[in-house]
Amino acid sequence: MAQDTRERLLDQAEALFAERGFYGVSIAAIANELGLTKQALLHHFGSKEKLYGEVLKRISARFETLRERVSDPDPIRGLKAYFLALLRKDHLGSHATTVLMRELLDNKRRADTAGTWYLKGFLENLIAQVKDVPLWQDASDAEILAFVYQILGAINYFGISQPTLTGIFGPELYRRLDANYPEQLVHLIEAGLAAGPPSRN
Amino acid sequence: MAQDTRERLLDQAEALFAERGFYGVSIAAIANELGLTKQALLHHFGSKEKLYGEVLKRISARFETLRERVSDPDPIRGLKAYFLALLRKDHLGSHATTVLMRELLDNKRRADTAGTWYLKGFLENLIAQVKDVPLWQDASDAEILAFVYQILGAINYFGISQPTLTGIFGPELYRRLDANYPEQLVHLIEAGLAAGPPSRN
DNA sequence: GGCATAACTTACCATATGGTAGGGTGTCAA
DNA sequence: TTGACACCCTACCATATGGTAAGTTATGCC
Repeated sequence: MAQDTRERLLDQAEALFAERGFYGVSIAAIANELGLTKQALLHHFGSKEKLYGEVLKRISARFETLRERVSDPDPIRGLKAYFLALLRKDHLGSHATTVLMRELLDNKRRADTAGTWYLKGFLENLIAQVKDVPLWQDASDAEILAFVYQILGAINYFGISQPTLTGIFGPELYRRLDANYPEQLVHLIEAGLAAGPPSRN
Repeated sequence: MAQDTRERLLDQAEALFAERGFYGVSIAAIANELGLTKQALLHHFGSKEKLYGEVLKRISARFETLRERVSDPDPIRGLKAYFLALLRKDHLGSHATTVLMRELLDNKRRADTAGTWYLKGFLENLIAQVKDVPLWQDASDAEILAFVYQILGAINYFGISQPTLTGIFGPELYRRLDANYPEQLVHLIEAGLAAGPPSRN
């Protein structure tokens, strides 16, 4: 039961941090959502910052399990599966993308204090996987990272834009867009991989 | 001079909203940066929300001037120039990307109140421009929007990741990455455009 | 000169916030 | 039975926040 409350607090914190950001949520709001007082939360996590840190740690752990689950001898198929899993947010939880995006925006200030880079292993793994693609074997790390980052951007930027896109173009177009996005993402990955690094031209 | 303070307040607000987000900045902090009290700011803008709204409005105005400045009879050249200008943040100011990214994350809640979609004209213009590319003439709006959004994601996600990327890979690799990114972005745009919409396969 | 108005200021306030201190209750091992 | 500890609560506090009220000073127009 104890472990249970802790986990439920983390779930709630993750959802609210995603929705409102670190400064937009009070620890009281998180605890109240479970019928607890903020002191219960402080008992479990010590401080708001530490709670936030644990939320990030839990997310990065999910990236690890994702990496283990999605593996393929064929690098191109592996990459596509990997990226698609990110897009669909399986294994990551529906709020992970948003929390990480906010962290990207905020960690400039927190950088000194936090020091931990939750995406490091994840990115290094992606780079290694691209290196296994024949056409990309001679590409520099910077080139590979740029390509990986382009795809990640295409995934995550879309992931946070649902409210805006429905607001602008209406729910119907968004529905079609959302339905087609995975296919079109694969399309772009294939085109990008097939084109090879710019240094080959 | 009056207009001057107003403008300087907007500049400062834009920078701080970008750095810390709406809830991370107090109006007092913004005003103090110019040696003023928060009441001076409230005098000019009425409320924090209104100030934020004016910051967004100013940014979206810069998108308009960008659209006018970067125009090309050849749609592909025009698109590349457009996207590159976004990447380099010319005409937009160095904090526009970040503010808009935060707005994407936050406007889910603010959507009801705000109601204005600052990126609408901008996105519609991009769609129209892609439609001028022969290979894409028969593509659906959803397909075109998806492609445009992929590129925008590749641009903006990278734009907010400098602290994280330098933290993970060191300043040297980031320097190379940053130097190569424009070229590689064009590379991806060309590959994506040349591949055509997925419906053609 | 008189006077409205812009451009600020100091005072003040209700509320929210993260965190401390200390108490109560249940569980479990010695 | 007793002591330790996990778990959670009420009470409290210093600080920060957005905003109101009312005053001051400068400017520019009649």
